[in-house]
Amino acid sequence: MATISDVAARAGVSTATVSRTLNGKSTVDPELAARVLEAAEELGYHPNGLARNLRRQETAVLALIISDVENPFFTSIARGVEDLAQVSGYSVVLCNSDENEDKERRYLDVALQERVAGVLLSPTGPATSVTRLRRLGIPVVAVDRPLPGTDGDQVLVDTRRAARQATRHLVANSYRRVACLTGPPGVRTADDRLSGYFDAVGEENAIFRRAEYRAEGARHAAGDLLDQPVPPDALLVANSTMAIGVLEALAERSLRAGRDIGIVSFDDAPWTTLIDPPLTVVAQPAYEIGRVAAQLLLARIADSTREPVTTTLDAQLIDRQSSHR
Amino acid sequence: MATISDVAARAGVSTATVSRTLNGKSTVDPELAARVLEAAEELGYHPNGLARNLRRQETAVLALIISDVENPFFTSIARGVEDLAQVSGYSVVLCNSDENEDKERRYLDVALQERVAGVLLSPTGPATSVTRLRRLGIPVVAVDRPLPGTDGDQVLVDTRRAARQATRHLVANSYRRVACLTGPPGVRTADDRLSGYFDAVGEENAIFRRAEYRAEGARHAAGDLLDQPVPPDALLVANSTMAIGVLEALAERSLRAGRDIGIVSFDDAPWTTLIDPPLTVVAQPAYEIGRVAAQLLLARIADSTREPVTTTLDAQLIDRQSSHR
DNA sequence: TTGAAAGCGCTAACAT
DNA sequence: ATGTTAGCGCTTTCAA
Repeated sequence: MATISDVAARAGVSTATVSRTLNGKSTVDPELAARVLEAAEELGYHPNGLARNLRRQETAVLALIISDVENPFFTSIARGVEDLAQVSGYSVVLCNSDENEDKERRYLDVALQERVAGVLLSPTGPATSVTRLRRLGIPVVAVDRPLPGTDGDQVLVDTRRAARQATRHLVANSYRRVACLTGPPGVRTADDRLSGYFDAVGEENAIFRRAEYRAEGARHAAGDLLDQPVPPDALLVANSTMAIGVLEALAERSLRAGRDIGIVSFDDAPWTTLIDPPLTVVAQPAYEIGRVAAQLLLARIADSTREPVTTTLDAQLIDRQSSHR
Repeated sequence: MATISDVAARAGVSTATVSRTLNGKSTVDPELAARVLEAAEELGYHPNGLARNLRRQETAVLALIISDVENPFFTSIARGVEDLAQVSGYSVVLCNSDENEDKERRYLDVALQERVAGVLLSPTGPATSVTRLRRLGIPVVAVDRPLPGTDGDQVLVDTRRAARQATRHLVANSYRRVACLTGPPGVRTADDRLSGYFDAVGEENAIFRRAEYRAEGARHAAGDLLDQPVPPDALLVANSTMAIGVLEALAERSLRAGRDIGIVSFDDAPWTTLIDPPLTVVAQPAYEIGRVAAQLLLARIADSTREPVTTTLDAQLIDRQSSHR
C-alpha cells in the first residue's frame, strides 16, 4: 500500500510537496507537480483518509441514524439528507438503530469514535443521550423526534395537530367510534399522535392500542380492537408499516376499509393508491425533513455558536377513499 | 477533547497502561486500572478511533453500497448484513448509489479512503470497478449482481431461471401474449430477467420494454405496451418498484390484474398481499442474501487467501391471484 | 517555492 | 506488571 513518502521518493521531492500538489493548497512548480502526479499514478497511490483526518481533526462524513431502514418514511428522509449533503461535498452513512436503544448507542459510539463531522438522529426514546457527542463538539440534529431534554437543532412535524385533524376528518365523515393505533410509549411521535387523537375525541371516549411500529404488532392490536363486542368503526393508524398490519387484519375478517371501517394512516407510502379503496393518509414531508435537517447540521458545523433552531413542518391530509363510507 | 495522555497524567501512569486497561489486552494491576478508569470517567475521555485505526491498520466497519435505498429488496439485504455483522462486532454503514455510477464511485472512494474493513456492493453496471479497492487489499463481495470481469466472492440469485419459470407460469395460465418489463441494459439483473423471459417465449415472440428500476418509468413503459393496437395480455415485471408503476398504469385504464392482464412481478414487497387481486411474485431471499454476503466478507477478512466463492440462491414463485384469469 | 520536522492520538514492541 | 519509545500516514508550521 503506497504511502505519501513512497510517492515523494519516487518523484524526488519531499512529502510536503506531494501533499501540497495533491491538495492544491499552496502553489507548486508545475514541473514538480507533474512529477508528483506521475509518481502517484504509477504507484497507484491513494491518500489514507484516516491519517489525513487524524491530522486535520475533521472528516467530511455525516452519520444519519434512523430507527427503521425498512420504513419508506425514513428512507425518504435519507434521500433528502443525502442530496443536500452531497452538493457540499459530504458523504452520509446510514445507520439503522432498529428502534433499539442498544443498537442506537452502538452507532452513536461509532460516530463518536470515527469523529464524524456531525450526526442526524431520530431518537428511539427517552433514554437516548447525545451528551457525549456534544461534549466532544460533534453537532447533532434531531430528526422527526425531539431529543429528550436538550435545546439543539431539530426538525419536526406538527404531528399532534395532524393527528387531531385526521381524527376530526373521520368524525366529520360520520364515523362514531374512532379508535387509535399508535406506537410504543416513550416514542415521541407515537405519544404525540395519540395526544392529537385525544384532543379530537376527548380522553374519556378514547379507544386505543399501542404496538411496535411494525406490521405484525399492528395486525394483532387491530385484530384485538376489531374483535371487541362493540368494535370501533374507524381507525387512526400511526404509520404506514402499521397500516400494513391493519389492512391484513381487515382482510382476515373480510372487512372493507371505508365502508365497514374508516381508516386514516400516517405516511404516504408508495402503495397507498394501489389498494382498494385507496388509503387516506397524513402525508409528512419526509424528503424535505431530510433536506432541512442536513442544512441545519451543515450550518452548525460551519458555525457552532449559532442559536439552536427548531423547524416544524406541516403534514398534509390526503383525502382518499378509505375514510368514506 | 481529552486524549490518552491526559488520562495517563491524571491517573499518574503511562499512556501504555491506559491503553492496556481500556483494551483489556495485557493484564494490569487492579489498583492502577481503577485509577485509570476513574480518570477517564472524570475527563469524559473517549478514545479517538481514527488514531486507533491508523495505528492498528484496521477498522471494524463494513460498507454496504446499494443502488436504491427505497427499494425493500435492498433494505432487506441491509438487515441481513447488519444482523450478521453485528454479532461479530462489526458496524455497517449503508451507502446509496442511486443506480448512479458517479455516486457509486464516490462511495467506493470514501470506503477506500476511510480504509473500511470490507465492502459489500451491488454494482450499478458494467463500468463499476473495484480494482483500486482490491489493490489496497480491501475485500469486496458482490451482492445481487456480479462484478464485471472479476472472480471475487459473490452472492447472486438465479434470476434468469426464475424469470423463465415465471413466464412459463403465465403461459400455463393461458395468457397468450406475455410481455416483459425490465430494467436498463447493462444492469445485470435486468438483462438476466429478460433472458429468462426470452428462454420461455422465444426471442422471436418477445415483446418487451426497458425502463429505469423505478415506478415512474415503468408506468410509462407499461402504458405504452398497453396502448398498442394489440396489447399484451400478461406482463412479467422485473422488480417491485416497477410493479407500482405498472399497477398505476392498469388503474388508469381500468384494467384488472389477473382477469384483464396477468401480472407477475419480482420481489415480494410488504404490500403485495394488500392489493386486489394479490400479486403473484418471484420472491428473492433478500435477507438471506445479506447474511450470506456478510459471512463471505467476514471470512475473507479473516483469510484473504481463500478461494473466491459464488453462492447462488434460489428465488421462489409465490402464486397468488394476479396471474390467474 | 521547497524541505525538515513536529505532531495528530493511539498501540505495540521492547526494556525494565 | 509497567514504562519508554517508535511510528501508523498525513498536514502544516517554520526556515531556508
